[in-house]
Amino acid sequence: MRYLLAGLRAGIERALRGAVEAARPELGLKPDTPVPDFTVEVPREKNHGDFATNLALLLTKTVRRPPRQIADILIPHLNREQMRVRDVVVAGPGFINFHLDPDWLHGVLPEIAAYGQDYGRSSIGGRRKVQVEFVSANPTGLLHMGNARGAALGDSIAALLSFVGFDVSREFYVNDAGHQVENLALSMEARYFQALGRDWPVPENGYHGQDLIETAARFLDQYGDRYATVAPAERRKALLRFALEDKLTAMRKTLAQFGVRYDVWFSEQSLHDRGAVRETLELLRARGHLYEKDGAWWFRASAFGGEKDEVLVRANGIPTYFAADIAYHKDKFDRGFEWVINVWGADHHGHVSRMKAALAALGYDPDALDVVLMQLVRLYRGGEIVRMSKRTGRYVTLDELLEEVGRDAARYFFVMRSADSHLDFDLDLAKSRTNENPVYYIQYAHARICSIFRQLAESGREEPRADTVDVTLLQEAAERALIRRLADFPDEVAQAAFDLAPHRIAHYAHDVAGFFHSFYNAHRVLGAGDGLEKARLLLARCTGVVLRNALQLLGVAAPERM
RNA sequence: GCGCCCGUAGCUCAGUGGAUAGAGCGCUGGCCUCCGGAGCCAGGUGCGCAGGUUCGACUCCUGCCGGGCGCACCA
Repeated sequence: MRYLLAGLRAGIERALRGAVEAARPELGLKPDTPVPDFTVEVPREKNHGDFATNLALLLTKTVRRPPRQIADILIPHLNREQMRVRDVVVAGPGFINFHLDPDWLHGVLPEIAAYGQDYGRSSIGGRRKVQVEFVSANPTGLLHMGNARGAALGDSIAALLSFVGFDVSREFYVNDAGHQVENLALSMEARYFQALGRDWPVPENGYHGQDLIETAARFLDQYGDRYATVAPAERRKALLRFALEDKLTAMRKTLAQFGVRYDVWFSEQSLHDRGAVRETLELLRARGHLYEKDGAWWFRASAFGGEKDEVLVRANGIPTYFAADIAYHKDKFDRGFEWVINVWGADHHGHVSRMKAALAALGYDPDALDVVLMQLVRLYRGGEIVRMSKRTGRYVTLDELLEEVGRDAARYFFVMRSADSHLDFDLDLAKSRTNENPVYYIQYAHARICSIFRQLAESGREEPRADTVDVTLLQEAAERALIRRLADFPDEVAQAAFDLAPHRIAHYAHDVAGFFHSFYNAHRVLGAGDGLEKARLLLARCTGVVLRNALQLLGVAAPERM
């Protein structure tokens, strides 16, 4: 499918290529000289037309003439049939500006109405398999703000990629192996004995969160004191098994409330169990990328762009987390994913180059892995930073956040900034039901639109079918501005998807809501007069569709009333 | 010390190498006998500093300054 705006741009691109070919002799361009990689973009300044190209500017290098002269040569060679433009002018340093026939906007609303909830969807992704791995929090506590931001970002990125035609899988990597689960077992053991009235402190480097006390209490409910007297190894194993299940269940539930569902929960332990870690190590060794030093096995990451070499097998024979992670990423590609995306906290950025190095060493394309690094979240309440400490177990959990501000505000706030920008999350703002709150501003626009149609129905009238509407009646500046912005949606989606940047959609939705509010405030819909009323109803309907589709990508509801 | 990210309006932030850098909040003043005032309209100050590449730099490169985060046989 190709949307109106994209079609117009493509036509101009084609006409420009044709013009260069036709003008080669005049320009003195040899037949084998390639056409430069020009852009056809929407100028910021309205006076500069609907599209502008830098083609003439780029041709100066090979043609060696002033750009405006080149533009003057090209323009007569443009095939007007291909472009549907009314006017083409040279401007500024040598831009070629295209002014479309303003009637092109008439096609936008019928198009949106026809696609409905699929408006903005495309097949650019070509069903290629993409995996988005996000959150992957340690199952040793509750989800915190960093996890929450990762969840919102990862889920929206996945939604965007799916919307543009990728075959997307959402995955959660469960770190159920290694040191930390041993710590979890020991911490659980302490809480278990404490619940039984014994003085048994949680280890210094254990998990001190309140939630483990509750987990231990549930364990006690189920098994009583029978594990108090068995061998420590057996006790810890049972406690660990229970705790992992308990934590994962809680995370699953919290994430579901946050609107996030996974296709795959992938166990790290399973990689060890089925020998995948060992196999990966063998493969690296066979390829000559490992060496032994001080009794440990090292990966020559520095030979593949890593910052330094890394230990994969400790002197005690136990593989490191990194070794398992290499096996995990190898497994991802072996499962057929062509594009693998990880959402990580910025504190893991050092991990990126060595992970890519490992992939290269194994013969995979490191560029097929993209890591979205997200910066920290700072919570503000009453203008003050909310201090948190994971070590002491005092931190605001995602459950508490959902309780306090609700899902919509939380989802929106986490994606409204670009991932690599620190996020100041103002709890008071997120809770406020005022115009200060951007998510309400957008939702309000949607609710308003729904209200119009409720009133229409109450007056016993039907919503007009798109093909019975005379859209040419929409000539007001506010109407045209809104329609123009609605036409951008497919492009915005594609851009946001390929940039892995859901914040673009957040801004876009806010923008659309703004255009709608302006329109609504300046003009009546109901009672505007027969033909005009129908046209404005269609405009309102289409705005609602775009807002809903955009919010859907962000995991934010589009309420019919508020 | 080395590496990565960030320095844009009073605050929080947008801005695929393009023409006159935007939005929200805050502040001031206006706007419905009418579809939801959780709305609309108007008002102004800014790309950390210095070089370089380019026809053109907030954007790319180098060096400083300032902030965050990494640099374990932790994960």
